Amino acid sequence: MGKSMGTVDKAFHLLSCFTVTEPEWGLSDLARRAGQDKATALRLLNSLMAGGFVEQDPDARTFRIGTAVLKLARVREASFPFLSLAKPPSERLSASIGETIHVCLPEADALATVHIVEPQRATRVYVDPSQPLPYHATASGLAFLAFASAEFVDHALSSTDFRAHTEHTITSREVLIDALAKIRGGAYAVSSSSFELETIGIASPIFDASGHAMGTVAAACLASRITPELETRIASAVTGTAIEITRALGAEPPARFIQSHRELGA
Amino acid sequence: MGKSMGTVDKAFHLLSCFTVTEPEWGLSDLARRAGQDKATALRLLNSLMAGGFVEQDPDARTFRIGTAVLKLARVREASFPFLSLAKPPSERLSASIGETIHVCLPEADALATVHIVEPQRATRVYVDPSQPLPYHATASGLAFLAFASAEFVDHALSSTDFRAHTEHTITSREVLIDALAKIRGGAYAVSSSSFELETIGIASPIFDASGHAMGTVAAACLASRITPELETRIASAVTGTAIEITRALGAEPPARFIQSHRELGA
DNA sequence: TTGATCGGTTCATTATTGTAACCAGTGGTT
DNA sequence: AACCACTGGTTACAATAATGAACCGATCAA
Repeated sequence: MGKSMGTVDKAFHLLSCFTVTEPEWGLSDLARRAGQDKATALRLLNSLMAGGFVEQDPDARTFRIGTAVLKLARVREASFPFLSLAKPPSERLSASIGETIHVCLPEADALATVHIVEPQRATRVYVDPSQPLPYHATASGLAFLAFASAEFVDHALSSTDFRAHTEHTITSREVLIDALAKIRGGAYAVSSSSFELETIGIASPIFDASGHAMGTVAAACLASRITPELETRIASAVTGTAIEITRALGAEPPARFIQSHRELGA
Repeated sequence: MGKSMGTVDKAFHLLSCFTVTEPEWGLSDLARRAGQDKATALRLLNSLMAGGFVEQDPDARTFRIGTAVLKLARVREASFPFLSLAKPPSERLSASIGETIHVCLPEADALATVHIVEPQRATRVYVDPSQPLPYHATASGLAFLAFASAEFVDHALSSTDFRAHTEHTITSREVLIDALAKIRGGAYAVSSSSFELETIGIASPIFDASGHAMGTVAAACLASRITPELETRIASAVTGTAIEITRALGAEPPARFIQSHRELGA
């Protein structure tokens, strides 16, 4: 990590090493991965264990995320319930534009879909709730990265594989960074058949109180239906819903974001 | 806090101040509550905010739990899914003894019911999933405290109100501490109409990898049905299920606990 | 005006931390 | 057996980062 960081930050850096794909670490492995000394890592882990944020397997001596996070997550959900706040606006959005809406939260190297609303309509896109959405290949991923913290983007970019899910997928870091800059100038991301053929995603970030993306709301549309005018109409509705959810969470989107949303409606 | 603690521990102490009943704190209030200097608390909060563990309301300048805990909780649930691991044993338990089973996790000053299984039986106890179970008045609460960490017990005892929910509720700290010691000598707690009249709770702790209680599993029985022999049979089944869930979570109950369970079966 | 809050900053003092070397144990090779 | 390359964990001391009383500017009440 080069620069000096506070010890608390280091502890969180350790925590961030535990992911869905690598939930358990031995001491040496973890210290190497986090770029920390074994002694340092162990001291931090002992504090984390005392707080219940990590546990140690009694036999294998491996470390894993502890139960304290469950408690805190319940406190957070009890006071600022993300899902129950995000659902009503998503349903209104789906009813208003007649397309499938999905809400996502970030995992280590992909987005996880946590809510889906399907419209009352014969033809509609099916979103698989169990499939992780890669950052480089989906509208949600692009919208999230465009408004995520610089550190998060660095980490996501360095751990993404740029796999081509279709012939339209962005497969190079440079192209992706350009795309993110463009998205940042507006308020939403579009992906035309870059993940599934015949589908167009239109996504916008939900912000936390620090002004960074903490999730996304997106419409998954049949490509055959989309015209430039319709895209703008949907984008306006999606960004409006993103603003609505962000405010319901007690946060406020950046002023530039609001401005871009207004220009869509005009 | 008197003695010196590591800075990471202080950061977690701050986090633990955020509860369901008090989810938002101003800087000065929080520093006072945590027994820390304002400057210290602010620096810790800044680190916590950088990690996403707390957020600050842009207007009110109050702090609250951030979204990072949701991410970690999802990692934990993806690798060691508590509910999906606890459900099957609970269902078997309910079927085997024919009583309502409920599984609880700790909140700040009460237990939260996170799963309920009702038996196929005309007469059974109804457990309200939204009602917090006070530590001093329920079998689950007693079982949890008896096997919780000393710090947790201290905190819980100092913040409990010892309210008498019925005429059988334990209402003094001394009696409670005695009861906990007795429970610790065995493997389960019984509460006879100490929370709801006509119901008897029989509860046992689920352990985390550090050997402390991280949750409970309990049977809520109609008092009129219970005999000493039946109580022992149910207690044996409940403690067995607690051991089963603990092991499914990748942890191991203390040897004394296992021994006490065996003696029940004999 | 005074005084008592609040959120946030400063800086000399002090305690924690990083570093590297060292244990003791384990499993595989020769 | 002897050796090697690991592992998890510990220790000493120099280097560094945390600490907290005092301080600032705002705000609010009397």
